[in-house]
Amino acid sequence: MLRTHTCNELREQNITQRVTLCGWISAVRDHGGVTFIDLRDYYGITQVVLHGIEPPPRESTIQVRGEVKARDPDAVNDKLETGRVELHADTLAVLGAAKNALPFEIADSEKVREDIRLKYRFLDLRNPVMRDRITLRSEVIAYLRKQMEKLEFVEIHTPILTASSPEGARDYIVPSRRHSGKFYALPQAPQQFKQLLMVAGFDKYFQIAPCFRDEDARQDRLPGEFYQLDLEMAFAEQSDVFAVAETVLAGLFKHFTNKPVSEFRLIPYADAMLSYGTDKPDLRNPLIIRDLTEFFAGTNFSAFKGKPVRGIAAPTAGRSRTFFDDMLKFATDTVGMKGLGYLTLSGGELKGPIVKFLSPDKQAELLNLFDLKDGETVFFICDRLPDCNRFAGQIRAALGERLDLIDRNRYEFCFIVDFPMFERDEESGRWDFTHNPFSMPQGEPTADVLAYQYDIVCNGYEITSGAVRNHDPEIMKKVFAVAGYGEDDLKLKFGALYTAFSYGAPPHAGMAAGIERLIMLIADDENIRDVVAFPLNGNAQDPLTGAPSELAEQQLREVHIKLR
RNA sequence: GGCCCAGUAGUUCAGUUGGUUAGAACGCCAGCCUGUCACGCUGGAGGUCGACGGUUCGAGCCCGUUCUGGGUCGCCA
Repeated sequence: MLRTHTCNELREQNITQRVTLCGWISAVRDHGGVTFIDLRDYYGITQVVLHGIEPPPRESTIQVRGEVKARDPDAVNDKLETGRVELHADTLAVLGAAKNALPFEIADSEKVREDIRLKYRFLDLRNPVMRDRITLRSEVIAYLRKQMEKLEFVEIHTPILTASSPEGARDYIVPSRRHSGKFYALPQAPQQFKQLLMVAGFDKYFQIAPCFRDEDARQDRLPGEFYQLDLEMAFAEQSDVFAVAETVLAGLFKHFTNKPVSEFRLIPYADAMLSYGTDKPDLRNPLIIRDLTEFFAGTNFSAFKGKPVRGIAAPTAGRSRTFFDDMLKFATDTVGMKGLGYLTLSGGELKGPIVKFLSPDKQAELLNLFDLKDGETVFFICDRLPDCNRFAGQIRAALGERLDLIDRNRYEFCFIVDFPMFERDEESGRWDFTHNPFSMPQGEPTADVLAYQYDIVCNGYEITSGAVRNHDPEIMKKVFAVAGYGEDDLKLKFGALYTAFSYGAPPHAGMAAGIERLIMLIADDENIRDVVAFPLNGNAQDPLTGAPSELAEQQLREVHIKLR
């Protein structure tokens, strides 16, 4: 037996016992005649006392044997759960020696450049903060699985080696050895398979599903691969999915955090784009964008007249000139706006460069429109659509941030509903699917029809995406026709689904929630890679294993690939 | 792929207007210390200032190219 206890197990009742501990040397305090070691394992830390024994370098693994003794009352360490006792070791065996210079300090690993952390991820993960995040991930997944099972969902694994899907993200592809010139693709999502399971008669499906997308990373988007809580329900409509989502997600956040969890508000996509300038609003930010297009249509201000205009009222009392200069710089440099106008109500009077373009009547109308208080400023955003909304959204977010209006101690959820089915591609002028071609349109398929398609947003992060699916081959044909595809295209691209739907498909609906984003929100962490044990870096490489790597000539020949 | 920011010791960073031998903290090495808990004290080692080229009497600092990292837009059904 290598150890009798873990490093977070010894308490006062173990005093006088002879025990054996194993662990990593976290810290060494050498006082000449006596040496203290913080011995760390997955569970915690125990202080080991050595007399006349020289310990190996820090972060070596050792085994120590000796007697558990009480600490003097004035030597108790309340920071440790084992802090009332210590192990007086008479033997020490080195199990795994460590080099005496580490690439970085374990306790400070979070501040180290991510490349170096990832190259030595096995050291990074020794940091208890990182260990706890990975453990939290395990607990979150276990919780989700338990809740889904409680709601009578059945977990079904779908293929990893599948066919390339023509829509959506870039696929990761796998060459076939048996079939020269042909390729598998890794799934971007189990989308088609879960719909086929509905046709097959399964009623409530779920899966903690790996998804693969060959797209560039973001602060909240993992490169390469990520996991989703994927679910689908037969004979269900939007409200049925929402009921499950709210039960499971609200329950999740309430179970793992102490922060208040909001109701799940319903916000139509069009309203979100106007009021928040984004389809993933952070509702902790109290600022609301207002449409001032009509207001300025009634003025002689030629810069704004006849163009889309948005306004945001924000409390700026006590802010210096620098604040406004910085906002203008942010608007022009970072956001890419042409300018940022603003008017401040001070001493009952509107002040600012553009005030001269507004008649007394219009000034009163503006005050009334915003119910403007003294010390508040209205910021004006004017550009062509859809940029105008996006810009206003970025200004709203920046104002919330810089004016410290965001309460970070709560979770604000909402459903964004009624996404448009199609959007016009600026360059080609063609109508294409906004989100995915499988969603059910809310009526006769025309270019401007809405879809039964929805996202769940929490604190500005899109955490789930879903839809009522289109299970009717006739409606599918019409939908694809709007995007310029014929029945042949439909059969070619989604043959399996199209065929399946002509053998008795149930109406069905579902969604998928990004596991890492959920954990990131629960852990209150801004870096999504922190909640993955071995993530790829921002350039989709693994500095630890060297992936992606070159192949031997023989391997390439077997899969019929010749490199240029 | 576009744009913005950064690259100085093992790590995190400072470095004034271009001017002598490039600094700090942590880590590392040596010595001292029997009650510390991120122990302390004394001393020491450690740098092609990402790379290449240019301007200059002189470059960590200015210019150009390039590489690497971060952010952002494109992209992400």
